[in-house]
This record gives sequence, structure tokens and C-alpha cells, in this order.
Amino acid sequence: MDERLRKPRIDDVARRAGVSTATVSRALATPDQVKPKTREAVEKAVLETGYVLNVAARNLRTNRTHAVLAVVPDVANIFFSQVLRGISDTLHQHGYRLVIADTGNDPERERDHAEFAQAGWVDGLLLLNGRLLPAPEGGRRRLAVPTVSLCERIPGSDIPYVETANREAARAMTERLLQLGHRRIGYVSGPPNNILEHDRFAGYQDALAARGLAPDPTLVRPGDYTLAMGEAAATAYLALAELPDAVFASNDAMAMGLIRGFTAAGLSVPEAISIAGFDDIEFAGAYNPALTTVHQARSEIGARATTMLIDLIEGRQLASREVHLPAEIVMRDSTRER
Amino acid sequence: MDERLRKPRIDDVARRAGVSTATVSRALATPDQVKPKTREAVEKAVLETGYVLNVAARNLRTNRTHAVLAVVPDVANIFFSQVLRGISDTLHQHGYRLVIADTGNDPERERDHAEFAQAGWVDGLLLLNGRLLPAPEGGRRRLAVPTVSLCERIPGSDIPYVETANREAARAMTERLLQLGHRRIGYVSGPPNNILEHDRFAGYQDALAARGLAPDPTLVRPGDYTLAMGEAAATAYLALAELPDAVFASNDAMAMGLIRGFTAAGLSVPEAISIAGFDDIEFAGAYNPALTTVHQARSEIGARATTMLIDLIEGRQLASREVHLPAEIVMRDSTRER
DNA sequence: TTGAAAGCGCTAACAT
DNA sequence: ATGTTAGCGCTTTCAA
Repeated sequence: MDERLRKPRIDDVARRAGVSTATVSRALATPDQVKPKTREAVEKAVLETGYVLNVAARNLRTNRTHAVLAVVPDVANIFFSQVLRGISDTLHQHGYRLVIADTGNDPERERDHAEFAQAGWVDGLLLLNGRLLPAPEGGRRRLAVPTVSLCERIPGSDIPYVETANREAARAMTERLLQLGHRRIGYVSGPPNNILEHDRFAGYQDALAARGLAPDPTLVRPGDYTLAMGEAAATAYLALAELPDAVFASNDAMAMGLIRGFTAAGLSVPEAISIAGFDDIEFAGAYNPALTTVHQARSEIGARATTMLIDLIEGRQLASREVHLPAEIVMRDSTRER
Repeated sequence: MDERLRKPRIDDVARRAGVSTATVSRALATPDQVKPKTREAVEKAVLETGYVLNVAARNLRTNRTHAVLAVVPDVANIFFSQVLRGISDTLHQHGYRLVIADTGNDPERERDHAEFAQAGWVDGLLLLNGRLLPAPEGGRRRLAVPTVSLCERIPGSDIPYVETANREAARAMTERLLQLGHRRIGYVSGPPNNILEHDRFAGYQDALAARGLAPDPTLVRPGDYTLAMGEAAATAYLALAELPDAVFASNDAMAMGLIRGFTAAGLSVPEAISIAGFDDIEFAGAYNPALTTVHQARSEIGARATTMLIDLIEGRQLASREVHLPAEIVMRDSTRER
């Protein structure tokens, strides 16, 4: 009667099965340390009592949570959400759970989560925001929580990371545009000081340099990874005496903005001008025209980083602390031969 | 020396501040139950020792976690990820944390999370997957974990929910198409048996009925919310003796598929045919042409559901258990007057 | 306003 | 293979 109301504990199960609590614990956690007969008795008692483990008690005792915190600037960002998918799947395979901190790049929220991470709320940290979690208020030396960063490595830190080989990919894409016969190749940048942007721009330069060319400053436009800046860049190009042959935007949103901008002005893509992007976000292939872009293996990035983190948590050596995943150039309808 | 290595506990702080552990606990959790002088001493000691609370211990003791689990079929789905943003923000405001379970609609994973939820891993549940978490293996009566469902109400359950007023919104969109002079209005469905789909189709019928019309069966095409089915529907329409004037797809991905399908066949949208979608996903406005659609206030849905859940967790009465949020019709470039 | 002390539910060291 | 028991670090009742 009142047994129905109280949440059953491990000793309720033990009593019912006629064994000790230690045996119940073992039967549940490490079944092969227990005689099959006993195990069955325990399982039966568990079912009969409706016993469910108390996570908090276990976590306190073992000092482990089997949970991992992913720190993301914006869950609603389609790029990150696909990385999260890879993280989530991999964690699940290894018996871990995912906790997400959507910080919106708010330092206060980041600090808050940093504190909770130290409080033992999770076993490890996945940083997708390109920076360290701030130190706690007192500025005290931080206790080491296993951490891996991904998507955007953290400059000046030695935290292991996984990212796309941005520079090589940007070089390869620029090279493809050159192969198509384009020579006046524009470039729309990401935010200044962004490390991804540095790498991508360097790749763009590499490809030009390989042909003895250099970026034409009038064809390099500032951007910030938003569609609006892509449209603005199109307007700027339209004001030039001579249009570029092609424009390489350092992400897909800006590439779409370029297409919209040029289309609105009556120029058709790719007939009048070729456009390439970077990321291969979900709708890139569905765009009109379908976008030529650099495919980042987002869920793969998440998966690799997660495996590394679990190795760290479980005390294994890391094969490599810096992983650069190759990206694939996807030629679709927004580019054509000159 | 070795004090530096051990993680400081509450009694380290107590000793340093010259008070009891109880006082430290109070100074931290309920500062105004403690004399200012004492509080300051404790705060100083906390800083000096670098003390950080142990979450597991607190959770065990208080039987609370201040965490909420959101069960999502797919984090990488752009629709859900924007709802999550609203959830995350609201939780944060109230001092709760977000745990995400990406189930991929896998029942085994759902069961696993259901069990953990019962194990006290979180204080409440947000169900975005349109179904109940499965009962634990024994089929035992489940202990009540506070739960709210959102986006898609759960048929046959009395769990409180928040969703868009799908039927009204679909009716309004269809009505707008009628106002534009269209009469042969096609409809591309969502998956059969889907409750959202039922509502949306009912709304489409409502609007036609209000003008004494009925859906033309040849103009109603099956779909499954994917872009590919939108393209397939376009092909099917093109095979008809007479094209529809307009097509209303029950989500944006299919609307984009329609646009691509018609465009590929040389028909231009909206000149030759008007297309409308549903959801207003992130790139709907950036599409080419920009998509006329039904704007769902995704983060608002998340926020409302979260407030309800917190009320439930904290034992407050719910003002209403069923919330239907109005949606806004957004006319863009994919529709025009006939 | 503060302190002493019990105990949340579990796991693991040790003993058998 | 199983049992006994200490104790993880905190909060909270009760007493002072």
C-alpha cells in the first residue's frame, strides 16, 4: 500500500530478492560478477518493485555523471545543430548523455556553465564556440575538466580540437573556379579576427598565388556570415566598372545573399556570374540555383571530437590532438565554365 | 600544498571562515538568512579556497536537479533547433539547465531516456516528438515526472501542450490564395496519420468550404515533409491536363521542392504558378523566390511550454493546459495575383 | 542567527 | 560469489 507510494530504493529490491544491496548493485551494473541464479532473482525483484536507480546518489558515490556538456553559441544555427547530431549519436553509443548550453555568446552564461562543469555536473566539455570557458570569478586556477574543442579551434590554447581543413578547402575551391576559366575572382569575407576566416582567406590567396596571381583588393568585400552582407556585397560589385567572373563567399548564407542580390539586379547566376559558398548547409543543394560549395562533414566533426573526449574522460591516450578533416568540393548549379 | 590538489569541500570553507558547514550552505543558498558579517566571511573563504559546489551531493540531498530534459526527434532539424532556442533562453532565466535527448525516433533511445528521467536525472520533461515516452520495461505505472508537450500535441493524452493553431493558419493561408483570385488550389500533404497534417488539411478544406468549394482530389498530392516529395508533386502536377493556379504545401521544404520542380520544367514561380508553404523556416525568406508561408513563432512556442513546465515543477497551477499560438501569414514573392 | 548531526541512496573496499 | 559497512558532500531539522 504505502510501498506503492514510496519510490523503491535499492534495499527494497535487496530485501525482496533475499540478497544484499551490494549484490543488487552488482547484478545491475556488472551482471557477470553475479551468479546467473542470483541475477535473475534480482531482475525479478526489480520488475516487481518497479525500482529505478537514483542517478544523483550514484553520481555522488562514483564521482561520475556519464554526461557531457556541449557549449554552443546558438543551437538554432543550422550549422551547429548538425554537428550536435554527430555528437549526440556518438555519445549515445558510448553510454553518455548530452547536455547543451546555448550561450548566445553571452559571457555571463558561459561563466555560469563553466562553474557547473566544475561542480561535477558533467564529465567532459565540448567547446563549439571557439573560445575557452571563462575562469570562475575569483580568477582561480581551474580544475581540469576533460575538454575538446571543435569547428573552430581555440587560438593560444593547447586544447585538442577537430576542425575542417579550412585553408586547404578554400584553396581547392578557388582552384576549381580558376580551372573553370575565371580570373577575376571576388571574395566575400567572414568577420575579421575570426580564425576560420583567416584560414579560408589564406586558402583563397594560396590558389591565386599558385598561378602567379594576387587578390584584387576591389574584389574582396567584407562580410559577417549573414545573408544581408552577401546582398550588400552584390550591390558593391554591381557598382564596379567591371564585374568579377566569379565570387567565392566564405559561407553559404553570404553566397545565397549574392545570388539574391545579382538576381534582383537582373543578372542570372551562373550565366552572368558564378557563385560559390562554403559549408554546404542543409538548403544549399535545395537552393535555386543549387549552390556550389565546400561540403563540411558536420556530423563527422562532432563524432570525431566526441570520441576524443571520451578517450580523455576514460583516461586513454589521444592518437592525435589536432584533427583536420578534409572537405569536399561540391560543384552544383551556381557555377559554370567561363 | 596538498590542499591545492584536493577539491575543496564545504567544510574546508567552513573551517576557513570559522563557521559551521550549515552556515556556509545558508550563506550561499539563502544569503539573507545570514548576518552580513558572516556572509562576507564565507564569501571570502569561498574565494580563497576556490570552493565549487558539488552538484551531485546537492541533488541527492534536495532531490532536485534544476535541469529539464527536452526530447527531440532530430536536433539537426532546423525547425526544432529554433524551438530549442526559446526553451534554452527561458530555462536559463529561471535558473534551470537544458538536457537534450536526440532520439532519432528510436524507441529504444526513448525508453532509455524515459528511465533516466525517472531516475531523477531531471526535474521535468519537454516532449517535442509528438508522443509519450514509453513505459519502462516491466510496463509499470510510471511515477509522475512533470511534463509538457509542444509543437505537436499528443493524441489521447492529457499532457498540457503548446502548439501553433495549425488549422486556423492553414485556413487563413488558403483564404489568402483565394483572395488572390486562385481557384484551382493544389495541396501537398504531410505524412498520413500526422496530427499536424490533419489540422492543416482541415484548415485548407475549411477555407474552400467557406466559398462553397471542395478540394479537387487530383490536386491533392501525398507528401512527407521532404523537399524530394515537393519535387515529385511538381512532376505530378505537370502531368495534369490543366495546371493548378496555386499550390499550398503543408511545409516549407516541400514548397521549395515544388518551386525547384516547376522551375526545372521551365515554369517560373510565381508568374506561371503561385506556391505557398508552412513553417517559415530560416531560409524561407532567403529563398529564390522568397517563399510565401505561414510563420510559426518557434521560439515563442518553446518559451511558453517552458514556462508551463516550470510552473508544474514548482507546484503552481496552470492557467491553461492547452495553448494554441496564432500564426502569421507572410506573403513574399512566390505568390501573386491571378 | 548559528551549530550539531542525521541522512539522502548508492557503490566499493574489505571481509568472508 | 556475496555480505557488511563506511562514506561520497551536501542540506535541513532541531536545538541552542
